[in-house]
Amino acid sequence: MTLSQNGTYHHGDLRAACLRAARELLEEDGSAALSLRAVARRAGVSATAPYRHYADREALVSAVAAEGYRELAEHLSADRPAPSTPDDLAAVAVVYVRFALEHPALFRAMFAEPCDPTGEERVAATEAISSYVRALVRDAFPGTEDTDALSTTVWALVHGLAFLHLDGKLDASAPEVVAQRVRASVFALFTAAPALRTAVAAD
Amino acid sequence: MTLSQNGTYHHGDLRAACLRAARELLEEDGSAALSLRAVARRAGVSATAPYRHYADREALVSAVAAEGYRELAEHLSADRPAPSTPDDLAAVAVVYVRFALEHPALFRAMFAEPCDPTGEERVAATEAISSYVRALVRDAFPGTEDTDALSTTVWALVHGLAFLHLDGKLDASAPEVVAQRVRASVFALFTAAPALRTAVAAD
DNA sequence: CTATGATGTATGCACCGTCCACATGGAGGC
DNA sequence: GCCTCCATGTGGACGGTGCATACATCATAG
Repeated sequence: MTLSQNGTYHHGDLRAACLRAARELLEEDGSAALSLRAVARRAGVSATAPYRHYADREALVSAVAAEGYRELAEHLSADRPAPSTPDDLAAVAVVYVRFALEHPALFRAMFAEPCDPTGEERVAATEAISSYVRALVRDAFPGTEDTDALSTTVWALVHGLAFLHLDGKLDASAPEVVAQRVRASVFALFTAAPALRTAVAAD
Repeated sequence: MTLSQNGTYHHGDLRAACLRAARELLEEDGSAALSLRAVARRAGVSATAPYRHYADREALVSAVAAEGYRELAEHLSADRPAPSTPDDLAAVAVVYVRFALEHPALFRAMFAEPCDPTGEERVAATEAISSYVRALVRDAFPGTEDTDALSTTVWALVHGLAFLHLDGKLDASAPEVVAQRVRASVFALFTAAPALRTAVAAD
């Protein structure tokens, strides 16, 4: 009967300790290192103790992902509290991609897992990001008729940039190069082939 | 000494058999089901036999991913052999996203794995897609000065749309709804907030 | 016809997720 | 103040996994 870290049989706040340990393992050695047993070891607790707080491994990963969503949302809004210009939009996009590159395993856990939509904690956190983007787009594009569609476009663009960098499809060795590319891509939303506008408008 | 599937000690073409089995497992039960042992079982061979052809699990997954890249490239170019208009671009985008939704686990294996850039098979396959997009953008946007930057933007947008649908961030229950949203997003590249163009141009 | 190297087998180890029976001890009713 | 209940943690077991190692088979080159 090994005693828990703090010398008592009961840990005190194992739920939070697991979350923290999981997060650390993820950041240190990637998602492969994120095992329930490793989490338990790091929390100084028996292998099966975490099951009192998380139904299974996926539940724990999901909790970590939800935390990641919250942090991402914070980063975004912290950088530009009241974004309303195209430059703000580009800056927020840069923050989004940088977050992905600075927390690759966490970002993958947030998006690249099979992840059923039943995790209400995750759904709420996602909604926060989604609505932030929508508000940003509304302010930056006052004349747009379909804000939702454009928000989707913007989110997808930035999200895609994040993943392509993360997967090495785009060079991500120098942060400033990445930032510049992200800004250029966002601005390309407005400068792309003026000739085409008429072709589309005629549709 | 169990005999291999075809009754002989040596399998004949275990390399290809492993690839096929891996692909099947991936499509049937997702990436969690893709274990080397399961692959070996399906190929009717001992658990360690695949190691003669693949250094480790990751090497096998990487081979499957490379196959996925080739198939995706085929799908794209098969749908529009000589794409050159905005409509072609939108159609290709729809094919890209549909491929992701019809082969979710494969698509994830292609992009969502840690994946070092050292797999030359993968690099080549990626390059094929990348250059296809570049050519498409060049033809569809004859007046563009920086084709590479715009290609990046287009790929990122479409790729992001694929992932957001895959992760349930965008409703993907009805294929036609998805297709419509993808088309709208691509077209949004040209119709977004004309007023902003001047603001950016002044930069 | 034989030796050799490519291919497949058998075995074992460490680790994993998860189920189960059981131990502990803090909090609330008597 | 004591005692009981139950949330929380322990320990052991089972079947699965990736992978290293030693050995078996057999097609083919000399």
